[in-house]
Amino acid sequence: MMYDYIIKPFEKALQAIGVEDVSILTFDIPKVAAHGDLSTNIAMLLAKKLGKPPRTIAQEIIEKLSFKDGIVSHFEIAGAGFINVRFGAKYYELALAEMGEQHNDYGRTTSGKGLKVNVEYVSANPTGLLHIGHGRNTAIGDTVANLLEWTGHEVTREYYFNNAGNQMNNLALSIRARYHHKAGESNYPFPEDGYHGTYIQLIADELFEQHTDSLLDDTKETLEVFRSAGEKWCFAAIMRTLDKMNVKQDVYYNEDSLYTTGKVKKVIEDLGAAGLAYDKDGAIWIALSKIDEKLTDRVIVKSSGEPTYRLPDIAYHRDKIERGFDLIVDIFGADHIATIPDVMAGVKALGLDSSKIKVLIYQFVTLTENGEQVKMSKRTGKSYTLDDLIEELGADVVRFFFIMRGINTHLEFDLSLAREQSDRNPVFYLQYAHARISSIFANAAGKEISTLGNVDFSLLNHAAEWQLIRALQRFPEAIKRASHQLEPQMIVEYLREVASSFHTFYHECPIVRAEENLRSARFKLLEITRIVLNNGLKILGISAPDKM
RNA sequence: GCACCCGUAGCUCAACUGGAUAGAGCAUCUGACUACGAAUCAGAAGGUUAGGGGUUCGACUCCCUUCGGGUGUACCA
Repeated sequence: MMYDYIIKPFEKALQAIGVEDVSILTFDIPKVAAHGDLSTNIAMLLAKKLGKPPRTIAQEIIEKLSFKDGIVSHFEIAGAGFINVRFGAKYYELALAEMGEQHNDYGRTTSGKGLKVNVEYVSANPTGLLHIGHGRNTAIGDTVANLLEWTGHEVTREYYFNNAGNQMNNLALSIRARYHHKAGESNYPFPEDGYHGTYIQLIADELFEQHTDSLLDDTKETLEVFRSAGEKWCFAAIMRTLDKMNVKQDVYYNEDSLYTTGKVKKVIEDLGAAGLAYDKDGAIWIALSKIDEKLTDRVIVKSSGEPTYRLPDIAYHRDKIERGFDLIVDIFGADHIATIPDVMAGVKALGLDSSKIKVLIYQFVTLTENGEQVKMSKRTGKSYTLDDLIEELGADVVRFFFIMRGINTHLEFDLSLAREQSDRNPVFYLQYAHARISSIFANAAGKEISTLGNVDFSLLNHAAEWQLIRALQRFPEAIKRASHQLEPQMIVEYLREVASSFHTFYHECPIVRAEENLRSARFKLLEITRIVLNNGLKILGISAPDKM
C-alpha cells in the first residue's frame, strides 16, 4: 500500500535524476504534525555524493515526483532539505479499506518468511517457584516470540532446564531435612545452603503422607526419592504459573541430554582437534584468548572431571544452530552478563556463525510499595513469588508491567500503582479503549441502530478521525520495528498512541448519533480500531475485555 | 581494578536507532458528564537530556573523559 503509492514514486524520481541505488531511501514519521505524515532525508544523504546542496537536490527530486490523484495532498521542502509529504483523502480511504479486509490478520507481515527462530525463555531449574525476575524473563520472551510470529517467522518456544547437579542435590537435602522434622526429629540439621521456602515443607509433608516414616534412612535411594519428588512438584508448580501467564512453550530441553547423546563430549573433542582446548593442572581449558584477545582462558572441565557451565552452554548453542535455526534468541538476566562472551567465543571456535545468536539482557526488577523497596530474599523464603503477584494483580497487569519498560533499564515494579484499578494504572487505559468500543456497538445494537451500511470513507475528514487513521495505519510498521529491535516495549508505546487517538476521536465525534452515512463510516473506523487494539494486546499476551 | 547496563520535567518513563520545536502518565493548577462508559477528554505549568570535550549539514542517540547508581568479574549455575 504505502510502497506502491508513496515510495515507488520517490524511487522513480530518484532514478530520473540519475540515482541508481535507491535502497538508501527511508522515511520517518515526523514528531511535529506540521511537518506532515512522512518525511525523508534523502536529499541530505545525497548531498556529498552529488556535490550539491541538499535543498537543490530536494528541488530536483520534487520536480520529478508525481502521485496518483488524491494520494498526496501536499509535499514540500523544509528545513535543511527534508522532503515532507502529507497524505490525501484518497490515501486514507484506501488504507482503511485494506485494514478492514485484513481484519484479524491486520498487522501481520511476511518479512520473516522462511526464517526459523528459536526463542529460549523462562528456563528456570526445578528447584523452586518462579520469582519476580522469572516473570520479567517470561513476559519478554513470550512477547518477543509473538512479535516474531507476527512478522512471519517460524518460531519455536523453548525452555532449557537442568535437573541434575548441585542445586538439585541441595533441593533433595532440604526436603529430606523437612521430612525428618515432620517425623518428629526436630534436631535434624538443615543444610547450610538449603532452600528455605515454605514449599519445601509442603513437599516433605506430601511425602510423609505417602510414605509415612519409611524414608528416614539416609541412603542414596531415599535421597533420590526426595530429589525426584522435588523436581516433579516444582515443575508442576512452574507450569501452573506459566499457564496463568498465558504461556505455552513447544520444547523442553533437558541439559542432561547433552551428555547422554555425547554432544558435550564432542565439543571437547572438536575444540581439542582445533587446538583450542588444552590440559593444565588436571583440568581442561578452553583457549578463549586465541579466539578473542580480550578474553581469558577458562576451565571447561574441572580437575574433578565435572564440566563447568560453559561447556554444556556451548554444546547447547551448537545444537540449536545445527537444528537449523536462522535466529536464536536467549533471554537472560543481568547476572549472566559475564558468561555470554565466553559462550559466543566457544561457538565461534567450533566454526559456527555466532552472529545468529542474539542475547537479550534484561536488568533487574525492584518491587516498590508506597515509595519503599520491598525486600526480596531467597534465603528466608519470604520473597514475593510470581504466583503471589498474579494472585494479587491478575495476569494482565503483571505481564503489562513487565514489558512496559525497555529491556535494558531497571524496572521499578510499583505494587501500589499496579494494585490500583484506576486511571493511574496504564494497563487499564488500553483495555478501557477496547471495552468502550465494544460498549458503543452494544449500545447501537440495543437501540437497533445499524452499524453497517454503505461505507464511504471520504466522509471522514475531521482532524481527530485523520489522526486516528494515521495511527492505525502505522500498526504493521510498529510491529516490524519492534520485532526487528526485539523490543516489546515499543508495542506498548504504539498502542498507547492508538488508544489516545481513539479517546480523542470519541469525544470529538458522535458515532451512534451521527447522520446515517457518516455513522456507517465511523462504525467501520471503530471496528478497525478495535481490531488493532485486539491484535496488539494479543501480541502482548493481554486480554482485550468487552466490559471492565 | 576491569567488563556490561543506566543517568532525560518534582516522580515513573518515551523519543521510530543520527533528524526539524526532546514527548507521555502521575503529582500541581484550569475547564468538560440529565451525552455513545469521566477508568475519559481539552488546557496551563514544568528541561542547559548528570558535567566537559569531540565527530557533521544535524547529537538524548556515535566517540573520548569526569562524576554518580546498578550488575558481574570462580575448577558456583
